[in-house]
Amino acid sequence: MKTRIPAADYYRRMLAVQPHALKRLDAFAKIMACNRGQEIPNNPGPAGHWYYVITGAVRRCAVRSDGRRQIVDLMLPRDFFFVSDSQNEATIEAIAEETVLASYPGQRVELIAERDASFARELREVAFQSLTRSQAQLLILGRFTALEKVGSFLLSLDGRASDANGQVVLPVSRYDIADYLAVSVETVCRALTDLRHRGVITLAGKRTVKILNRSALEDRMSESSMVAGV
Amino acid sequence: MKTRIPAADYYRRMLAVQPHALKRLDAFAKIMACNRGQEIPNNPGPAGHWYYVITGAVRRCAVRSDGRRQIVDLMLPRDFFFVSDSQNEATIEAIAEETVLASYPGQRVELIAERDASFARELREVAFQSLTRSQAQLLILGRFTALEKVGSFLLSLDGRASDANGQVVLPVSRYDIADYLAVSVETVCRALTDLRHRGVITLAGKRTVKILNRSALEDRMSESSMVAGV
DNA sequence: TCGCGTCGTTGACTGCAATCAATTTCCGGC
DNA sequence: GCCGGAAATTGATTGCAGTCAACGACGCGA
Repeated sequence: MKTRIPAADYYRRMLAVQPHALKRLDAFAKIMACNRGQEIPNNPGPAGHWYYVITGAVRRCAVRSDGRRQIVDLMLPRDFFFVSDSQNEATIEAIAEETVLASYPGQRVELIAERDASFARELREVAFQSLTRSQAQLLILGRFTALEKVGSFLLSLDGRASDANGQVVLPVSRYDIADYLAVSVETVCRALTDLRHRGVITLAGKRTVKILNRSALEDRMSESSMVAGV
Repeated sequence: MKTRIPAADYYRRMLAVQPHALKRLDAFAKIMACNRGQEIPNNPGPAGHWYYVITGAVRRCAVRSDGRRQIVDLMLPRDFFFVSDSQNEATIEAIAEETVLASYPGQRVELIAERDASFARELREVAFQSLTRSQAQLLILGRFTALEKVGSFLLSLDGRASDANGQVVLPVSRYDIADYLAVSVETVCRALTDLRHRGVITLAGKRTVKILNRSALEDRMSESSMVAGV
């Protein structure tokens, strides 16, 4: 819990929010540094809060009374997300050390949107992208086998968060992967081991995956046939 | 295929789009009558198309190469939805006879949003509601048992589409329910039979469900314990 | 340095739901 | 009415992934 996090100004320089018109937000950013497991409160004003992930990772998590969790959204650097109290009992938590967010009061955002139509349009696009991602995840949860789930997760990370060498650094624990894909931790492990034995990936440390045979991975996602031989 | 559908003007009178500012859309509504199974093309202009369901039901459906389907969104009367070509290979189809939609060209909608901030805000709210529903569905697909899935489906229909007597008229076939909940048709049947035997529901015809013991149903959704006795 | 706790991995067994198969019910057309 | 096909239901069996259990790896603090 003693990870030292650099000053807010350091991160403010990293803002450079992606879509053009949304850059107007930069001026109002309030930088938040969160430790692992820290909850982002949804205590906000009536208009909710917008957030932008600078570093780390954040989960939106639904918990059942028996303790079973489902991560319904996983936010990585350069993602926007919106939190309102109307959002049913989902909790929002930082899940990586050194998670840094920019936050924007919802009322302020509404005010800008009211005056700037292209800003409003980009907000709308953010919402639709979230919706599309969420619906893609519905297909994965509903109709993918455990192996396919893990494979598609690696591919999506490769698109969102791969380093220079084509290695994917898993931003989250096995437990979080399991809760995101709606399988057990053990199943995530077994799937990774399986892919490793087939020569599709290698593990460089627990948290770093190198994809050796991308097309094999992609094929498994579009087909659902699981040919034994690699 | 010969269901006779009344003239467009008949349905135009039923429009009365719910949110206040969105009523501006009524003037541009183009009424579409669809037969069962008919695909709503996503051929649209660059800005996509908005739709509003007047009667019937519509599904947004992702299909895998092996034929396994997942309904990622189910639209019922008084629902808005948006279709763009960027939306990955999802197909959109009417699934009830006499499905009637109002459609609005995306460019026209954008134009109104550009000039009318409260209209734009309501569009945004529609998008967030869709997102929230989709994320709730992620929890259901990921962490609910088959029985719980069917139970929560009945409850949500009861909220969205129940008639005067508290009876729920299923707007879709068992196959669609199965594809929506990511279970097999047989499992849907067994779950309904099970609930019937427990005295939680009765079936008045294949498509009409009466909920006898709502609290039993709700308890099963929040807990995940499945006590044998009713 | 040694514990201690969390994370990660592997194995053995179990259970829920998928699949395969057979029948019945419903509904529209002739 | 009768017939044909789709929808719905029930039963028997199989298989994938969950659960339970044990152990190894790693990091952190005393």
